[in-house]
Amino acid sequence: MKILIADDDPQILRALRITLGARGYDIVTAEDGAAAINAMIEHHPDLVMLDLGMPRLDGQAVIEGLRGWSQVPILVVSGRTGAADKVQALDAGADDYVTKPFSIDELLARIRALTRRLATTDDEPVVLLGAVTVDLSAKQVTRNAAGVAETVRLTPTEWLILGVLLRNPGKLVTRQSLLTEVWGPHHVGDTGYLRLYVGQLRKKLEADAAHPRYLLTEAGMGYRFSP
Amino acid sequence: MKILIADDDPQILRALRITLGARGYDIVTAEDGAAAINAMIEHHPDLVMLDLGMPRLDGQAVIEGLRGWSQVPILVVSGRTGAADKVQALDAGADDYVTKPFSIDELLARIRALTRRLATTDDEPVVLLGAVTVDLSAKQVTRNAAGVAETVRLTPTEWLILGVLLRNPGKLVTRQSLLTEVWGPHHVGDTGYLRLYVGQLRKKLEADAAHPRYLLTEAGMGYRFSP
DNA sequence: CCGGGTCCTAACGATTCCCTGACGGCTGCA
DNA sequence: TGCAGCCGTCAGGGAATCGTTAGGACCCGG
Repeated sequence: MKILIADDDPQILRALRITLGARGYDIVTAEDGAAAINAMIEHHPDLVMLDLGMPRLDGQAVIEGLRGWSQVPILVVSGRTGAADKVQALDAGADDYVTKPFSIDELLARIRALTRRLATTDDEPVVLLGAVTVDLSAKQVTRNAAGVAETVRLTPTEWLILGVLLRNPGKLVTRQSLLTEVWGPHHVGDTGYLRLYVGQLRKKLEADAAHPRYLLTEAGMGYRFSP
Repeated sequence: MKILIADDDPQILRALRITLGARGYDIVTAEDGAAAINAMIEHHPDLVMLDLGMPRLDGQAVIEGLRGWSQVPILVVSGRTGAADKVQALDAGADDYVTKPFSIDELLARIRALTRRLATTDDEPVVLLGAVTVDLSAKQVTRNAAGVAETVRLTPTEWLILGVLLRNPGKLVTRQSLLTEVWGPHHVGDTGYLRLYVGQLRKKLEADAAHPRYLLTEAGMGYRFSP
């Protein structure tokens, strides 16, 4: 479980990194709003903790920016206690709002509450593609060739693409949504690398990469995982 | 949007019913834990607001009971401000925790935040055309021929035309409106390709393309989807 | 400094899609 | 009967998209 913490106070960042790290979370930090957006694109965390008063890009703007292309749970941690601030942040797309100073136990409980739905609704532990089994949560692929189990290695980008496709079985996934979910919102036209990675995935997963059975392409629209 | 409010204080119940009712929510109330469970079974609300200190069945027990069989969002509204209480409720399955006294604006914002995810599930209907099923949101067409499901592929332009027709069941769709919705507003008069694509759609969807049953043509006017 | 791995760019045939033009069938009317 | 619209179909060329290969930029652990 990866958490992105964005706060302009290095002390708070350090304390949270230690506290949450001890609970088994992977921690990524950012010291301003722009860095938070970049970290989001780079690390794809499962949850974002945001301070509101940050330089370069205000927390409020970060929420609005993220919500344009990501559904990641957002937990605002702010010193502003006014109802108007809370309403503004929540309506912009934040999922919860905690005021400083906060109880660390309560914060942890709210993190668990926010991530619980992902953990339970995203329970697609293992997907079968013919002789290949894909375990999304364990990030492991094994191919069963002639009775011999053999592990296949995927790169991080390949995992991201495969994850989006496998989480929408049977549904068409637009090139555009694939690009924004993997590379962030600032990719409009160029599709060169997407074709490349899909080709590599087919080489690793399909029995016959030239005639794919599971990772289908819909010309002019996008790709589809056919279970 | 239906909300179940469980609180043992009739005054609070009345105030919340009026306030939330004015915002357009349907309100169901319960004055103790057991009644809350019963109301949940009877009314299937979209959100539950729970007080912790209730007679007959404590709010904590209600959360645990509900979570055994329902994923409904639970918002705890309690006078207990201790971190231990919050942790206990959140870990039992509550999604948010607000302490009394609360700002009504903040409460409303948190309700919107909790119900937002449900609302964004796009539900474009699945349309049945005899042995062919069309899923507009998944962009998928399957033909059920002699018990064997077979997928039919449509091109982007075919999807656009079919979408316009299927979203207006029974209604006549003018050639002109079809042209503008698919090719933009700068197409007047020319209808050659429209006939072509409708013909291809019939070939892929109709049992007998020469005598269409669903994609009907109105001479001189346009086309009509007859469900 | 050097390999290994990942990410991305650039270019090429090959495939698919879109649109044009032409032809034949049907209906209504002079 | 001939003619004029309108509709459905077929074939083909141009354009966009797709799959693939090759190679450079970058990071990182020997």
